[in-house]
Amino acid sequence: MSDKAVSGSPTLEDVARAAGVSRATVSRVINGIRNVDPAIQDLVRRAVEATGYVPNRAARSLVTRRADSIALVLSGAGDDERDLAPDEAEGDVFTDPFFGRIASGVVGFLRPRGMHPVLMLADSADARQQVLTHLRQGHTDGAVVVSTHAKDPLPERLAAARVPVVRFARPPRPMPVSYVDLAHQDGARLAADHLVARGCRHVVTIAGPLDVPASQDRLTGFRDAMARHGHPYVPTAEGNFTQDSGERAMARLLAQEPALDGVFAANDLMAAGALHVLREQGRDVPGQVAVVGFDDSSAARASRPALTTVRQPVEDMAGEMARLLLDRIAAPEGRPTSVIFDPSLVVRRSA
Amino acid sequence: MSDKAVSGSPTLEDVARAAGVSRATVSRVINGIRNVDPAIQDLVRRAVEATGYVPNRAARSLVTRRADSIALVLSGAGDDERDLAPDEAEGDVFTDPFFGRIASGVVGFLRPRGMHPVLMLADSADARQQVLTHLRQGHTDGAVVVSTHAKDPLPERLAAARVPVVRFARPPRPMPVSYVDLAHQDGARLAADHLVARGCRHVVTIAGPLDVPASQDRLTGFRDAMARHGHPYVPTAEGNFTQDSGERAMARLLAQEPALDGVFAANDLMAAGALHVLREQGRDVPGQVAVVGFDDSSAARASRPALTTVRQPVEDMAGEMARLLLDRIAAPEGRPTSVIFDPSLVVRRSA
DNA sequence: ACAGCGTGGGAGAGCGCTCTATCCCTGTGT
DNA sequence: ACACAGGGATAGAGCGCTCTCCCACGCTGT
Repeated sequence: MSDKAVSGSPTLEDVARAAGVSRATVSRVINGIRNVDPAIQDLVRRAVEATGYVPNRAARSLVTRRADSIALVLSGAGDDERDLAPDEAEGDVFTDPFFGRIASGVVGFLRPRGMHPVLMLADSADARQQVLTHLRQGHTDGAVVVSTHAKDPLPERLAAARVPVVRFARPPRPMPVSYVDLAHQDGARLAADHLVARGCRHVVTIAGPLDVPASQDRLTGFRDAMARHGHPYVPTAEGNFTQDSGERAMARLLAQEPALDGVFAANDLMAAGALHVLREQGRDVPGQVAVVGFDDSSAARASRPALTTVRQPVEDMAGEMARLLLDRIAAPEGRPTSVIFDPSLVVRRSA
Repeated sequence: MSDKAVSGSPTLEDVARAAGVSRATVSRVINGIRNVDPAIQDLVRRAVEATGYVPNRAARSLVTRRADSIALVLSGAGDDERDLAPDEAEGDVFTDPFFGRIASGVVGFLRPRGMHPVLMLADSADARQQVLTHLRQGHTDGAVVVSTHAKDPLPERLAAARVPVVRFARPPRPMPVSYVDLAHQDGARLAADHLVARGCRHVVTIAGPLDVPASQDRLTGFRDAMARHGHPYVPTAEGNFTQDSGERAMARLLAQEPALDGVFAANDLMAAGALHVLREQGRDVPGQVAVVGFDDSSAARASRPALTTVRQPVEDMAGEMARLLLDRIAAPEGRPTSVIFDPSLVVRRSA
């Protein structure tokens, strides 16, 4: 304990001195590489213990040129760039149950590997520029990007800056970037099959915003499946994935098709809104009307009756994003990859 | 453009050469300090532009001994350390709407300052150790900690390791650490006053887990206020902040006090559960029973009828946490501070 | 005219780590 | 006995940046 301890924590040098070996040897032991005499390994480990040594990340990053951490970027048009009611502003992105599941999946994958994501929000031109700068500064080695809106320029810019990127969901325009996605059309088909099997004859659907590829896929998948079942026309109303928009869409559809007995909503939030309107109108669910949602989010369990829904394994998908990103960082010149997950039907009370 | 561009991005040296000045001068311009001739500032800025220079964070951190980023730590007993149903496991922390609001507040404060939080989950002994190590490695300059469970050892350990910390909520045991909190008792009083003013005579309450200080405060605050209104006894059932537990508690209270006409739940999720049970039992809300929640989370707007609730300004509180932390990092030897926020009543349909 | 001073700029020493080149030392083959 | 191989350890050169001196220059005051 006669060390100088001038200021701050012990360095590699201190450990080396304590163990009576060189810096390089300590470094090797710590990084667990190359042949080091087991006896000396022990010696070093004891010295690390004794000095309370903790490696300095900045110093390591400086020479390895790796940050050993990645960014989780939530991107999309910002409040100022969309036409939103003021009360939908700000917290929106984070309040969406979707975000929690993404975060959970990413963290779940990263944590066993001793990594933690840096959380970035890119909801304005300024913010996007900032994210770009940050990434280029090497604070993180790459980014997992979730774009909430269709024509978000960030992923392309990042790719152009040669920052390793993995997207959630297929890009609206083809571009050389890795992504994970769901077989949305298959999911919609599961919903259609279930409704038809239950005997529904007048089925309607609440679609998501049609500039989002996933919404498109769910809608066409549903229509195609219904057509195969002999129902070529499906009354449709468009929402924007919020509960309110689901309520409005449901009201419109009820006016248009009073005899409806089945509803497929492109996400659970809109389905929950539909549930409320149906109850207010005195329609029993599932007695008179069957309702199927999409996502299997927390809203599906929370609503009454609990929602039958198409499960999207968001956590797994997010974990896979992280995995793909790490692969890409390890081998930056590989081809972009995509992984498509299969949806499944979760049957609860509503249908 | 006749630079070597050997590998990687341009360095300060490159910019200096391009501008015909020294490294030190470029550094001064970039960090905007000291008196540099405006003409030369321009020269340098042009050179930065031309070379596409981006500062290297690792190098900077190495010498400044600052990471210029902070951690957002979600801590608490993990799935393996509590007695939870398996289906409550894993995503739990992130799925809680609370988390989104915290993240939103922290990011909202940090972003204008060019910072981004590192997201860490500490839900097991291992994970806590990892978080500790990470923080000590200097990857972040401090941590904002949200402990979801009462006797979480992490904040104390961090403080012991001399890592700057700001907590969400008053610590269960007194300890020298900064925190932000809500005047829970005042909030509960708002709820009591409102219910009594509406004419409720048989009021019950669904409490949160009683080992959490906030739950205690809300319960005692509510009881005290009711006592002042001449209702010394308030039937109480304990839940654990989940919707399911709220349903179970409501069922118990209905059995115990069939004539009840007012319910105060310690959070919105449990209030939403209560709403479901009340409807199933044929009680009209707000006609026969008034229900007040707590938090003003997204669940309060989403439920039907929409919940009257005690608003907790979580985003503001989270932003304040970040502010306190940054202050503390700038002046590590200051005294711990605490900031208590005032709740407010948001009246909607349920009461 | 000269000391004194303030201001703008440069030189150079590190920050703590990794990694290549190098050396030493022991064991083997002839 | 000696060359040689090869594993095990070290020395030392940076990685890109900040920051403390220190110098040069022009202005003021006497």
